[in-house]
Amino acid sequence: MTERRERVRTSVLGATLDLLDEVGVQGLTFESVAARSGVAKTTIYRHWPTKAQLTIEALSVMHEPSPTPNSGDLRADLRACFVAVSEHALDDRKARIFASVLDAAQRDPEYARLHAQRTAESLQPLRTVLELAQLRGQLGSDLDLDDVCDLVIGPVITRVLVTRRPIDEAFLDLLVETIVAGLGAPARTSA
Amino acid sequence: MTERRERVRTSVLGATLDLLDEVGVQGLTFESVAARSGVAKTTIYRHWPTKAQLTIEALSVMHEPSPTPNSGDLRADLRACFVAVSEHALDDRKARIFASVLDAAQRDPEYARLHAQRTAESLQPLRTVLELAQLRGQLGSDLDLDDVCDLVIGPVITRVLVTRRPIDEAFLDLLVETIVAGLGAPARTSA
DNA sequence: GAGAATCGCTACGCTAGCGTAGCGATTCCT
DNA sequence: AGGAATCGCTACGCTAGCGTAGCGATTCTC
Repeated sequence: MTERRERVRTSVLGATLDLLDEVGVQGLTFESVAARSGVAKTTIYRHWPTKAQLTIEALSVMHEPSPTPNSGDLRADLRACFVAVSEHALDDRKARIFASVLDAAQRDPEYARLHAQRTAESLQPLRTVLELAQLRGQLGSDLDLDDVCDLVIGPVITRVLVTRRPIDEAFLDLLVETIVAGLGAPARTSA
Repeated sequence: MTERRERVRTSVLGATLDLLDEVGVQGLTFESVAARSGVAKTTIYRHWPTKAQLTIEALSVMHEPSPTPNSGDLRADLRACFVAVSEHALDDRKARIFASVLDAAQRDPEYARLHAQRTAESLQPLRTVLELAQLRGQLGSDLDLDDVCDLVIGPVITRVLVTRRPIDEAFLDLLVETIVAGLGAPARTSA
């Protein structure tokens, strides 16, 4: 069952994630991954010829899709999405890694693609929740869901990444109620 | 008038900003700054003994405070803040640099302080706009303005940094109207 | 204009990390 | 069991970047 291969893969990708957390994408080196994982540097090169390949595979291992809430209650579903993003997609460790990938994505197209893909995947549940709400008529059918998506997830991402303050109940309440009240009532006048 | 000193300072900090844009905080080296600026490496060391000092001073040069809009019209003032953030505080170049500082801030306390300070300064106009709106009664007096601040600027920051899609009129409309409608009407029920 | 400060330049020695070659040892597959 | 694949290890040569010393040349200051 090629246990050896699996052991190598697990050790190396695990060490890579640790180091991505500690030193970021730019600070990651083959030497440090070898030292941390206990796997010989040459072996690592054999499996992952470039740092980008190693990083990308490690990140794909880290990624675990979260379920899509569908209670029918928009408030509850939104709240579930926010909690999922802040607790699973962007916990402390992942937030640090995310920041580093975000930095790399600004300059390297390869990381930009990776980042775009992972972001889209993480936001898929929210996206679906919004689509269903739109079908139910709880959201204006004229709304651009991409825009809405940025609008509702922006505060959470910013909170985790930029402000680095805890996402507590008060903030979630404020966010959910503002979104629902602001988007639900089609009181758009001065547009 | 110590013209020489000024020339050194300008060249070095300018080159530093260029390189921060191109290669980020971690990729910045004294050697590259020396080569780009035309100033001898030894001279750079004499002025800025550590990379952090050099980076911080360069960033402080880049920072220019934006005016605080105060037309009395909350919609217009918010809109002005968003445009200011997206066009001045976070144009393409500054967004790349910001991403890099954000990454560095996740691990190095020195950069974390710098980042917190710069962020607070950039958001000061918005903060003031919100405070005035609260005094005028256009915003609930029970609202935590820090939370509100994250709520309203989050979408803009995310759009610039994460989604990297243009902030067009449609998005600004959506954002402003949602905020005003959601925060203005105190229809908070299920909290 | 003279002394003091600053700058440019070369030349160091040192380390981290790169990416590869070679080869014995281990493990896999059947 | 035995050939094939994989892994660990050492040892390379090479480059980029570090941070400093020394000293002539330029520039500032008074």
